[in-house]
Amino acid sequence: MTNRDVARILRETAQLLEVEGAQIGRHRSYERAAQQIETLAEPVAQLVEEKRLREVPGIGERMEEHIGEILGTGKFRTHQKLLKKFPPEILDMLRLQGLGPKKIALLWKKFKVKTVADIAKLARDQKLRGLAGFGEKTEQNILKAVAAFQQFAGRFHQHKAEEAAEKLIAYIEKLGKKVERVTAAGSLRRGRETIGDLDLLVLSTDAEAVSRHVLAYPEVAEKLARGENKVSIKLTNRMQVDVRILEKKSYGAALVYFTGSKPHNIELRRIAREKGWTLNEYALTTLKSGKWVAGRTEEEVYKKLGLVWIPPELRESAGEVEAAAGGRLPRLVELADICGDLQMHTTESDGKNSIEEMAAAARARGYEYIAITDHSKAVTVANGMDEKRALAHARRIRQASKKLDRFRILAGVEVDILKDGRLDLNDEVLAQLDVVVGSIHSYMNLEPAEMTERLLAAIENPHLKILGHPTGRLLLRREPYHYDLEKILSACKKRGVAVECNAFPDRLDLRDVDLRAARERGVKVVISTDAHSTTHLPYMKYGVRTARRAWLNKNDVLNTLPLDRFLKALRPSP
DNA sequence: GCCGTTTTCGGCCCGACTGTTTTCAGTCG
Repeated sequence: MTNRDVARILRETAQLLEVEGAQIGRHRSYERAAQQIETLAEPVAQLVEEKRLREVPGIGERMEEHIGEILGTGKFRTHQKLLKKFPPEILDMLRLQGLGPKKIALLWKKFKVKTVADIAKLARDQKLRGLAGFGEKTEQNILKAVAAFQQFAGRFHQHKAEEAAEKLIAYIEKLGKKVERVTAAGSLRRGRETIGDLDLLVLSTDAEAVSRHVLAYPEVAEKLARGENKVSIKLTNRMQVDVRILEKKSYGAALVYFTGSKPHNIELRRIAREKGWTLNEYALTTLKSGKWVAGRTEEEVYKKLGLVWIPPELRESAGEVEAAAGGRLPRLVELADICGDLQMHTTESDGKNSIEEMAAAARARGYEYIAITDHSKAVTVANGMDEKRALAHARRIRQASKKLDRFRILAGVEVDILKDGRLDLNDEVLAQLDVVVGSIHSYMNLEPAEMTERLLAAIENPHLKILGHPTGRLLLRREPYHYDLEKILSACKKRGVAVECNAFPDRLDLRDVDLRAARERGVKVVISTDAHSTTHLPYMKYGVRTARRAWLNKNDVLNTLPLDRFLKALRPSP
């Protein structure tokens, strides 16, 4: 059981308790425990073993028992009991924007709603408006929320998909010598922001043994299909996985085929046709006699087609085939190019670790510098800083920095962009900071024209250096803000403001296509994790992947520069 | 269910927004 698994059970328990109307605050204990465990730097099982679990704030005697039960049995009785009391889809219903535990509980009591679809039907039939706290507008909002839910249903955040894939790959590799190689293909390999289902390719001579082994995987909820060299399963987390077992001779062709994207493959097949060949998942062969041409490795397949190997992130039929033919593929930025991380939080606002802890963790990743950017006062829920605290915090950051050799902690802030575009801290304070990231956290539903003006006004503030998570979207949850991105990018270019490629896997903001547009306009980019804990620093890889999907090379990303050059490349202070 | 005392039980992040009400409950972050 990973920390995330334990946290998920505790979090679901918290949500169900809230719907049940349990004693006020009890659910918060579960929520807090879930949060803590999710961000632990070491396996919770290890803490249990070393009897250190109780040292974690928010975990007391009972919670320790509960966690022990989850780790020991994989289950939690309170959780199971609650799931029996309420339909399992109640957790989905809670994800509908605008519906919380109270309203869900009322709907359950009154109408015995079992599914999201039930709720949608009641709203459509205008059956809800008589209910206490419900009106016409509520019904409309519910219908909107249901539409958003359905649009996102069945997709997973990239890090969740990657975690599931790595776990299953490790399990398959346990078969030993029978398995030569296991690779995740599909949209996960391309680094798409959300993943529908997993495609795993297994190089093995014993397909029978592999598929039997896969079906015995403890997390299989359902067998969907089983053929000679393919087995499809649904995992307990509702993710679908297709495992394909292949021979050496086909591995490269299969990797190309199953990595996709579909339009990319179509382009490749067209080229093969022009050359008198045909390309499928087994090989590149001649059309006439079916003679084998290539297929062992991806490089071999691409080469025969007159192309250099194309990085998976680019395989979206967005000009990459043409570029590969002309030898004009970019040299994409890599994780190893990153020298620093420019947005992160500490216990001063809503982060989990201290300045020193964040710095130590960043250093261990091989960085040269970071910026500590805690929230400003408008974000009250995150304990944002006012002017006085921001300055005191900056002093502490600089003191901490002085104690470190060959590593710099930059004093920064994630300052709120207020409704009218003003920044949430005064200029005198902002002028004293090294890195000012400006972000929106309120009034997210302004009319596009007003939102555009707001952002333009923020960019005009000479202290703003980086525009943080520029569109505010939350993947699978919230749509981006509506505004004129073109205008904002032009203004950023004009004023030397960098746009953020926020690497947090729920955000990935700017998204790939917009980031590419930014690059084409010559706008500077930084890739930052927005870490709220040392455990979030590794999310950098998702940001880099997104940047690669945007065709960014090292020179396009400011935080690939060593410290002195990075500081010079940022918007100059007035 | 946790925590910190007021040491044995009361409070639990809290302010803003929305849509419902007609003074506020529920939701969100």
